[in-house]
Order: sequence, then C-alpha cells, then structure tokens
Amino acid sequence: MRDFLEITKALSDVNRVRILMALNKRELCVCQITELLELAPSTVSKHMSILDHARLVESRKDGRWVYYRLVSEEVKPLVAGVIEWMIENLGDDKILLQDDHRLKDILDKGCLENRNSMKKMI
Amino acid sequence: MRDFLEITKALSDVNRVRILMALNKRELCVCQITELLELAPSTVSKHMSILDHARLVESRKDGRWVYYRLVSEEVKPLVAGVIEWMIENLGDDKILLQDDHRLKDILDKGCLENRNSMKKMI
DNA sequence: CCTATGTTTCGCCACTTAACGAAATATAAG
DNA sequence: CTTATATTTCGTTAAGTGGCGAAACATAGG
Repeated sequence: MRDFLEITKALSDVNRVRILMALNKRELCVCQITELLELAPSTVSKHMSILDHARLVESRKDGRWVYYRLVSEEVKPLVAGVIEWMIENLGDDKILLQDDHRLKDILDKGCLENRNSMKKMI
Repeated sequence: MRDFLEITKALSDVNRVRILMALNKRELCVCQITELLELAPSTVSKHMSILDHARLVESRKDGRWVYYRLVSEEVKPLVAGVIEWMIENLGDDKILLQDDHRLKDILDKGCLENRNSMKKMI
C-alpha cells in the first residue's frame, strides 16, 4: 500500500506527469527539465526526488549533470503497469504535445554538454 | 490531462483506495463504508464525491440509502486500466485483507435494509 | 404532520504540499 | 586555488486537502 500510494501521489501532480512523459524514449538532465517546465531548479529537483523515491525514474551522474530516465521495463509490475497506462492514455494531451515540441527546440539547441564539447573542438 | 489527474488524485489517499477495493465485487451504501473505515459520515460522503467525480464509481439511490459500486467494465480504457492495475497489485495488502474480514462481519450482521425487511416480515 | 435515519453541504482547523530564493554541495575549467 | 555551472538542501509561504461537527436535505414510517 505504501508503494502504491507513493506512486499515485507522484502521479497526481501535473508537472511530474509532464516530466515522466518527457522522459519517455529519452533521458534528460535536470537543467533541461527546468527549461522545459519553466520552474526553479530547486523545484524540479524536489519533483525528481519524489519520482525517484516512487521508483518511477532512475538517474546517472555525468560530470556536473544528473540525467534521469524512466525505470527500465523489467521492473516490478506495479510500476511497469502504471507507466504503460500513463503513456497509453496521455499521448494526445494538449500540454504534452506542446512539451514535445518545445523539447525538440531544447534538444536541437544543443545541451550544455554539447556546447562545451564544441568549445573544446574550437 | 484533467481526467488523468482527477483519477490519480482520487487514488492518492489511503481511505479512498480502501473504499474502491471494498467495492470490488460488491456494492455498498455510505453507512456501511462509514462503519468499515470508522470515519465521520460527512468525511465518507466527501470521499465518495471525489471518486464519483473521477468516474471511478457509480451510484444508485434506494430509499434513504445511496449505494456505490465500481464503474462498469466497458468504461473508457483510462478508467478501466487503472482499476485493473489497482486490483491486481493490491490484492495482498495487509490493511485491505483486514478490511475484507471486517466487511464480512458488517455484511453478515445484516445491512439496515435487510433488518427493515425483517421487521416487515414479523 | 412529526420523527427517525441516511446522506450531503458547509464552515472550520490541522496538516500537507508545491513553489521560490538563499545557501550548501559537487564538479569542470581557468 | 578560484570561478562558473549544475544540483541539492533548507526555510518560508501560499494554496490545497482530509478530518470533524453542525446544519440542511431526503425519505420512510408512525
């Protein structure tokens, strides 16, 4: 029950749902999510902590950046089931389509990591 | 998104989850749910209103009593999917097993409707 | 009509939560 | 070492939420 409620509470905030859907099929660092949602970094960090504690996302640290991704498929059915449900029923949401569009710009513009690599090359 | 969040918010309270699981396979009136959860009738009524607004339950009025049940199967997949997920992953929860046991007593003791019927028969 | 019972609505209170900024921490680069 | 950037932690504040009791509403029965 505790795990169940942690998941449903994690899913009961619009910004956390937007984050999870943005993480579908790609990983993102905190600053990219911050730019997408236009929230304070501390706020996004708190959201990521809640999602992480609910076992809905995993993270890896790469230099200064922390990249988050959806949990892997072969996770326990409690988590896998609800992520599948979310993705299947939320695909055509207006806000999420806007996010997907904005994410393209954020990714095309190049992440800071890429810009730093460019600087190295110059 | 609005429907989605109404559902996840409805599912993010332990007493509402207990209500939904109690309604699995049987309908219950508000006073029976009140007895099960040991909450004030006004509190239970509020919970039922939230579950109803999220389209997770349906109700019928019979005399003084309002009976609630889980929504029918052939409801839209957004709702059907999450109810299935909840039932499949919450079956062996400790609190819910206790509730199931207590519900037997509540139902065996006879609902007020039955007692009224008995009075008619005497 | 009057009473009893089930349910809902309303107002209030305690607690939680999402937001922010400031400060602390971590790491890469000069 | 110092600076700059990314992230997290902490404290505060405004808004939301779950709980209750009182009162209103609905209905069955005397």
